[in-house]
Amino acid sequence: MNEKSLIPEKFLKPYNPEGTEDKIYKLWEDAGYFNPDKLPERNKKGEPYTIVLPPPNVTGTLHVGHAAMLAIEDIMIRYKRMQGYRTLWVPGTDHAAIATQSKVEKEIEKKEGKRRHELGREELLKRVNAFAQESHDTIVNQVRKMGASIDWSREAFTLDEKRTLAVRTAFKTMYDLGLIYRGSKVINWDPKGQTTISDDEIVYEARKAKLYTFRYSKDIPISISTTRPETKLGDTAIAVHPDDARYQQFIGTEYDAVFAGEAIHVKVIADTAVEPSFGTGALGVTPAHSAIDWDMAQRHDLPLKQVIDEFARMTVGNESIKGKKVTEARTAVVEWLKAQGLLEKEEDTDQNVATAERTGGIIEPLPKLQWFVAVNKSFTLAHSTIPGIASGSQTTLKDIMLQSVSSGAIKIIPERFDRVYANWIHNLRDWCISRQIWYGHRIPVWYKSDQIYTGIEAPAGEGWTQDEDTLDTWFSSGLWTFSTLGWPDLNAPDFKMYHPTSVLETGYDIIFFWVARMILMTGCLIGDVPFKTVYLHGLVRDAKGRKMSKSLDNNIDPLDMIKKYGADATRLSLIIGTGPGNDAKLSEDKVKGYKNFSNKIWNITRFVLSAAAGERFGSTNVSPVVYDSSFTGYSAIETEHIKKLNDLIKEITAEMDEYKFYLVGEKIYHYIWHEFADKILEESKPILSGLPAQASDDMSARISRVQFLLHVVHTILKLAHPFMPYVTEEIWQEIQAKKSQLIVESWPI
RNA sequence: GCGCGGUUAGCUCAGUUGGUAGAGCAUCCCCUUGACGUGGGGAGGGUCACAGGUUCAAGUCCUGUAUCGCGCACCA
Repeated sequence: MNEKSLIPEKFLKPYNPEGTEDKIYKLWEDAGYFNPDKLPERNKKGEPYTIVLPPPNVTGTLHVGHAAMLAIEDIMIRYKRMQGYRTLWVPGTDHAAIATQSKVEKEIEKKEGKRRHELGREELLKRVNAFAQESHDTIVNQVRKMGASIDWSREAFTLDEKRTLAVRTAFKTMYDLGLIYRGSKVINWDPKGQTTISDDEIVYEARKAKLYTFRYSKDIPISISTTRPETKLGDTAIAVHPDDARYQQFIGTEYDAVFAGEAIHVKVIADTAVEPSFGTGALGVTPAHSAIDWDMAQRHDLPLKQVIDEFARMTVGNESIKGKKVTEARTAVVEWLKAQGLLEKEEDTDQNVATAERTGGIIEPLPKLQWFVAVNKSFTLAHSTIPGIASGSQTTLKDIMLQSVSSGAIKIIPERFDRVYANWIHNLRDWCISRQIWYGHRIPVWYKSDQIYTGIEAPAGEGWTQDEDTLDTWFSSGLWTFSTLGWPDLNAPDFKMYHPTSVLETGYDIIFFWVARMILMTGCLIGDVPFKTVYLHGLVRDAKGRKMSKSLDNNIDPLDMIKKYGADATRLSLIIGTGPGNDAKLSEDKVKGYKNFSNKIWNITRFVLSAAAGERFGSTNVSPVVYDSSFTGYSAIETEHIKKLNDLIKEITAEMDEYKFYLVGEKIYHYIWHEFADKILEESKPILSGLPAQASDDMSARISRVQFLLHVVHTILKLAHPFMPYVTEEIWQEIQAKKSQLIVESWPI
């Protein structure tokens, strides 16, 4: 290369992502191509193709899993955009109620030593909102850095004004259908977070525990076993299996005793839920502190007796028990049993302790008045396009959830998650949606003496007070595919054009939390499915296959990777070698490898441009060759190469349609490096320089070769663009003399 | 307890409807002063977890086993 080179100077140095990416992103944004309303005519006339971004929680920063999600969705969107679809990708963030509030609370407690009730609702919300705003800004910046071609003009937040209207409308509609109800039952109470949580927000931890076998008193002839003796102060029955010969004679008998300072009255009942082979085959029934026992109490009309409060402290018992934490009370009850000579056995056992996902608090089942979504209740679905559920027919939310997938209206990738999904629904119980926290959508219900009002706005008149509780964050994210598109206005242009969405791309770990809830909400409120395809990605783990975590200090920050190796390399490293539904391993070396690849494309371009500029034509003085897409004078071998490339295009187009991005990425890599660079460019050198092996003056052979190389470069830039948008666009801008943008070029066929 | 997934080269993983085992990285050897400090060529390395079965033919289909991981339920 010399100073008279005709090729752009930037190609004389290695590809520099840092100096390129922001500039290119701005180029796309200024052209407006992220917004479907500003796409070229070809796209505007095309079929809509919609993805809503799974809104990241405003709890801090994005991790490498988010980066993988963004890479996959951007590949889908860019591919479809190039194919001429009217593509819309909607960005947004999730307020993540408990997660966000508990994070801010922890910080305040650490820094100022204050608890939320000392601050009050208003002040706490002020702090949480400030934190959420900060997180939001960080997240938006990260999404942009990844190269996401997402429509910022349609950005949404699960707690903004429009989404609030959607949430209230949904609540009111479901309330009127009888699907949302207020009821008293045993729920999962998190004493640490001071709120209820749903069944899905529980994480079970395997621990060792003691199983105690004892009698309530010497006068009661039946022994029972439990790992939680302190709850036995609240027992109101002893349950045995109806066929258990050992206990037949006692069924129906009632006993009184004073147990650890508390007078109890128990009745012996027969219930098939009892497993005769466990322990003594007799079970102490504690309706107030066990969901299973509560169900049993309903069947046998047993009284409810609460002995533990919201702070997991005993409310009854002798002086060494009352007022104590449950763990201390447990020891005290065991001591008492020993002293009374009632303890018969003490064995080690494995136990799964229920803990709250967000706070780590040990769940205490408590009876409480809460709001629920009834999943088994029959109702009339006025309008339905879900196959198998007719408009105006009777159905249940469970049916809607099952039918949407089993009918094939929603396709889950990989398919095996169909069964996981169905299995979960079969076990589903009513969804507890009220939370005793402050950050979130306040329940749109108002009370005045014994009147209840549900609506979008507060009722007219004096003296109404709104329900203190907020909604489960998944209630609002369940509406995400349509609350972002203008619903509840059924005539909103976006709603009409883009719903149902095309693909939901998300992690398999939130299939229950989110995917199932979206299907429930959409079926119930719109009578349709929220999306046609669900693409589930796996977890991104470290090079050794471990989960990334703070304690292991093995987190890979996507922003670091982008800074060091570029967004394109980061994206490829998260795509290649990772199939849907499978966990992926990531190491810095992998990212580095793909940075080399970005540079390889850069250098290929440099080589081809120097050839086109005539710089490789030996001493012959020729004018530069300009790419002519209608050129036909290819040699036999060039025609053969083009045929092979066209075969590759067919192959990878089919694989793109099957969501096999990991395969396509690898094939593009392989073709560019090991076919085009290693074979074709090497083979071109003697032709271009007119070495003795070639007819030394065959200018037409040289020109045809340059045309051929330019053709391949144009094609591979298009193919690689969805995967590596920055470097491909940067090169495109040079070789096309800034006449067009690759982002809206046609996908080759 | 019910269910799902993995087990293929040193490592990470592909392997489409059954038809002679593949890629990247790593290792070793050689080459390379004009596209590429990130280059090229080549080599070694696999009883496809194990045992049966179906088939002309099995990494691929069937049955079972082992092992690792995951989900759900139970958890008195």
